[in-house]
Amino acid sequence: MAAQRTTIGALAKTTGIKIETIRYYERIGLIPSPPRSEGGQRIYEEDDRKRLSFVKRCRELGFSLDDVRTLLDLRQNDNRTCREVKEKTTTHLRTVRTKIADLKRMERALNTLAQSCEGGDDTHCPILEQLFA
Amino acid sequence: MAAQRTTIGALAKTTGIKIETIRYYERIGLIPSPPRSEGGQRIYEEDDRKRLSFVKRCRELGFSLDDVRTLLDLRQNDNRTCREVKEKTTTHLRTVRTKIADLKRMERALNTLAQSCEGGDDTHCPILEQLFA
DNA sequence: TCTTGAACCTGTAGTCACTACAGGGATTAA
DNA sequence: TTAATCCCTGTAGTGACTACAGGTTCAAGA
Ligand SMILES: [Zn+2]
Ligand SMILES: [Zn+2]
Ligand SMILES: [Zn+2]
Ligand SMILES: [Zn+2]
Repeated sequence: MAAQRTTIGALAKTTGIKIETIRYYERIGLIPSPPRSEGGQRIYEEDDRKRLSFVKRCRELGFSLDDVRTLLDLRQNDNRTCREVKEKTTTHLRTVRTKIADLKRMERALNTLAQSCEGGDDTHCPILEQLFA
Repeated sequence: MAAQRTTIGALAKTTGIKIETIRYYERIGLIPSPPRSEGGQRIYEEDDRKRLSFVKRCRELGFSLDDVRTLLDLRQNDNRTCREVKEKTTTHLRTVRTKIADLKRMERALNTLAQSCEGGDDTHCPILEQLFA
């Protein structure tokens, strides 16, 4: 009996990335096309799992797929500098902070609106009134 | 000389919503199709401007267009209750707070990563190392 | 009145990061 | 052998716009 082949389903299970998403990543060139079985099914290696996990971690940090592509390139490139990686990280950090600030502004406004309203059976609502001002 | 007609361009200017977006809102039925000039150009009324401003305020608070549609319906409906409006608002507030929490988690992780890296000319980077772990 | 140029029109396609089919083929365990 | 489960490709849908291309209308100046 031959050693178990790593199919796309197995890879999906161990990385937590859905099958469709893995195929999507392949289609856009984020991960390489793996070799196929005689029947045409994808067969993966340990390296693929590592690469995909890297992508997942980046995505969990909110990096765009374009960012991830760059980070993968930097990882591959032995001539890269620490500076480039750090720059990418801090740039993204700024983006995240901007988003937080935007959402906090929304939160404050929504909170004020919600508190202005009793929420009863009344047909007059100060929330709508303020939004329609 | 006749009174100035409110064209889509004028409406865009006073509401701060782009022409393409106004047409898009019309296409998806968020705002009504206005009457046209003989040549086929859209002519708006003050009510349209108010409705569009309402939409804009809702969008600035992060409501989805589907939420906005519901809010517009509630605004129109004289039988609505305060409760329905408040519920929509607090539900959305929860969504916003969840997003903030997610982004804060990212922010913390990114900050830790960034601080682990000196950012020099080195070709070894702890950021990549941790992401690739 | 004519002409110019800005503003407007429709329809389509692109963006991002997936997700969800439909309609088939491959693999594996009983 | 057969059934169940996996896998394949290709296409289209999501949300909320945005960007054209290729044409028409309008208003103001000469
Ligand atoms: Zn570094
Ligand atoms: Zn980024
Ligand atoms: Zn209310
Ligand atoms: Zn909402």
